[in-house]
Amino acid sequence: MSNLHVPMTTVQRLPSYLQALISAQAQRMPVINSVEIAEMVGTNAAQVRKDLSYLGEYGTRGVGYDVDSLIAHLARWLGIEQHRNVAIVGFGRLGGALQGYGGFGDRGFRVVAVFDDDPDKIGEPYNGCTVESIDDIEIVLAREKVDIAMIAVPAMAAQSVADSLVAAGVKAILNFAPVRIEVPEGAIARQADLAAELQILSFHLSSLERQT
Amino acid sequence: MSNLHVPMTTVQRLPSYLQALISAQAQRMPVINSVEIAEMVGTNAAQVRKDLSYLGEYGTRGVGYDVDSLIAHLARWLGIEQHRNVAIVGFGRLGGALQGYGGFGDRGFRVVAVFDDDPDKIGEPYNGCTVESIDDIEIVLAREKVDIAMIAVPAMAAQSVADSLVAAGVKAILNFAPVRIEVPEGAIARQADLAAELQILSFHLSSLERQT
DNA sequence: CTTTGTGAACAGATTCACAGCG
DNA sequence: CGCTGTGAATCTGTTCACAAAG
Repeated sequence: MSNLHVPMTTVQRLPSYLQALISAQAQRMPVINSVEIAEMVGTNAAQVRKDLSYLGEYGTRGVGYDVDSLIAHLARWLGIEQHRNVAIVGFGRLGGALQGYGGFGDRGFRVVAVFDDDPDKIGEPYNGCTVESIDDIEIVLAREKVDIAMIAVPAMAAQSVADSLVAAGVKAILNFAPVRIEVPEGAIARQADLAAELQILSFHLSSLERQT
Repeated sequence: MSNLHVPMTTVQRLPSYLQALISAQAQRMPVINSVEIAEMVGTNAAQVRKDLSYLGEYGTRGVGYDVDSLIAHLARWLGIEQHRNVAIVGFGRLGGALQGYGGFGDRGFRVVAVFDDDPDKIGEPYNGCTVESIDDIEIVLAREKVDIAMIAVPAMAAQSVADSLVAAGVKAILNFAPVRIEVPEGAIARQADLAAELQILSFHLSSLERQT
């Protein structure tokens, strides 16, 4: 019963459900049930059913979920029925890797613009898109109809880049710099701090070491 | 009151507290209080105090927290008093970027080994470490005293790489491949699926678009 | 007879509000 | 007094268990 309130925790699990369904589709399964989905993503069936029920009634009682149709519904909820255009700001090691990373294309995203402030890099064509000057950000973002940006610049520059992006109308930002960036109401930013992920793992290692 | 049970949600916030404290230290603040920390990381003071209280009584009532000593305590809980050695499996675009990424060194980690299965890459020295054959994983991990590994191989290969890592004694894995990997009891794996992060942002964009 | 969808029970995390301590 | 540390209250998310539906 699509009561216009999907919990954040549910949203975070939707991509994994979509992955599971695509894998089921690849195995030519026409129908899948909540137990099978749960196994594939490492949860329990009740969680899967509750999560999906926030989006609507997409299953058939006694049968399960039609794989193709559930994929379509999830893709629609995730806003990737059509590809979304993403931009990368910062063409250093990480930005370059993100640009070259093949894993976005078949997950609903297309990298259409890359920015840097280093004159040596600007104008260089890589993998079908040219590195643009960060000064042209407003024009290029509008021209390329970018709706998501990834920030891969040093921590010091991240907030000011975020401000430019928001000013240029970008409403969603994935920030790889290890600082919290502020965005105004109406825009969303997510933090992707790789070193923090390692620290969390390290905490668990320490726990293991401690209990000996 | 260090009652041997730190909630997962708290653990996930510890890296951001540490970052905030380091930034306070850089500004020569000798003492900081929960309100200031909360502002820096974007939470509220009660949350900060509760989180820190799971680790111990590190503050002084009426005063706040001594920056240097709290940094030391957090670093200890996060297991990064001494650097931890990490390995990267998969020297493609992403693996290469992780290897070259400068952001790990001052967060407590040292990349000491890189593996790939492509004979053309093996033996090449990059940035002070040589690409090793994935067949030598057990020997090299032991020699380099690796305790955390990052998986940056194609989805298909991720689980088998994880199995080798665990067999070689690695207890913590950060997996960048877009599949859930299984590790036995006693080891920990975290998922770092970049496309999933974009999908979560895209969901929010769709919500915004929907309510118009 | 099977599996969904969902209220109700439960568990866990956040926030409140104040006692306790420097 | 000021700020921490923490029980108690609240809120949010998860799990249970079953009625509803094919």
